Amino acid sequence: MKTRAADIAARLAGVEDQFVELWNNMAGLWGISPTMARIHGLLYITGSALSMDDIMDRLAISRGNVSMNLSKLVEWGLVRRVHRRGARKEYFESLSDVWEMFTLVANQRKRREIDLILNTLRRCRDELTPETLGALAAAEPAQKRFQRVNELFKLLTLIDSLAQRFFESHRGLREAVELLAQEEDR
Amino acid sequence: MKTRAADIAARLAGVEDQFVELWNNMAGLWGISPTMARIHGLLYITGSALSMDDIMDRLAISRGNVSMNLSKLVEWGLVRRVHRRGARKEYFESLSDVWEMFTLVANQRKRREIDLILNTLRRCRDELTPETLGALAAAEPAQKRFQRVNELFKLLTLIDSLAQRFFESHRGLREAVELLAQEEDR
DNA sequence: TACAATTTTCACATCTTCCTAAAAGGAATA
DNA sequence: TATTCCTTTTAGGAAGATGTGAAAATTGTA
Repeated sequence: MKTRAADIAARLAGVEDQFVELWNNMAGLWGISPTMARIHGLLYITGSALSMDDIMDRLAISRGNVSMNLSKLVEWGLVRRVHRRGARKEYFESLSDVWEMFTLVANQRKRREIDLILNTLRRCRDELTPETLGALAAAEPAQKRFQRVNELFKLLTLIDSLAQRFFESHRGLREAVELLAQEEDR
Repeated sequence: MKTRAADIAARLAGVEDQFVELWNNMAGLWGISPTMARIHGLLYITGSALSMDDIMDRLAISRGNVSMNLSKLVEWGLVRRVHRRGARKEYFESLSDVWEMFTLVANQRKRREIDLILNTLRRCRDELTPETLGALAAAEPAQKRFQRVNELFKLLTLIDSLAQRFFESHRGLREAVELLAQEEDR
């Protein structure tokens, strides 16, 4: 009986490792560093509040590294600090709602990346208008460039405004997905 | 008059540089290398077919590097080779439709990343079922892990099937965006 | 076929990013 | 306030990703 319990524990650990490895590979997709992803993966899959030491041991990562990445995770809102009464150590716990996690990550990327892009595009576009460029804005090369920048700008603006609406909260995401899924059925 | 024309050319070059720099920064978002992105940026914004030498000169990148990255761009379908009659050199030209570009990139990422993820998740899930784990699968730790993996699996499966539908062609993307935009108006 | 023009490949160099270990900093207890 | 426990910061180093240049391969031309 004892061996069976130990066996189970080992198997669970195995699954957890696979999962952490998976998160590790997804890091690029989420736009976060692999270690940050692994830590979050561990917290998500175990579903419990872990201390820095727990994480260090489990993932073989140095203290400093764990500390830095946990701060970022907290900053992003994917993980929150948990204080246990009677204990000095801090513990950390992942969000459990996958929709919410998804929304948070999407929003971070939007703010950090999309908004910058839109500003630059706007600037590029303005430098190609007749006001800035004078009569020669009508010449073919300037026209073509203006069009291309503008196309992109329109697409990203559209996507951005949708994101604003649907990533505001994780309910928004749910709605959007359901809407599209419905459409698919038709 | 001559100076004005030169001035215009310089300004256009300036805008192009900004744009290339922007693309460079977007590389992470697209999941491609910065140089690959810059090359594509240049091809997109100029809207003309350029030779390897043109690109080398303009972006100050070595021949080998340009060659490798152009191959990838062609492989991805973002750029196509153009043969000019009477010239031995190959020229390269970017897709011009932003929707199509977007769709291509999204599909690449999906195939290269999402599909792998789904497989791993499926495997993890199967290792947590009563069939594999025996009676102890009912115990709290196994249950919790199963649930978490399963939540994720469901979400990603849903997103994946939508992607399949809507990223099949760039028309699909248009439809989806229009659908969501409509909804927004209500 | 030989030659010239062009592209691709690849070993090596460079750069960036990430990680570690150790020291400094901060908070709870006595 | 001193001590202990824990976390954060940081300087430097390792690992991985990217870029280079020149040789090899390929393609077109005479």
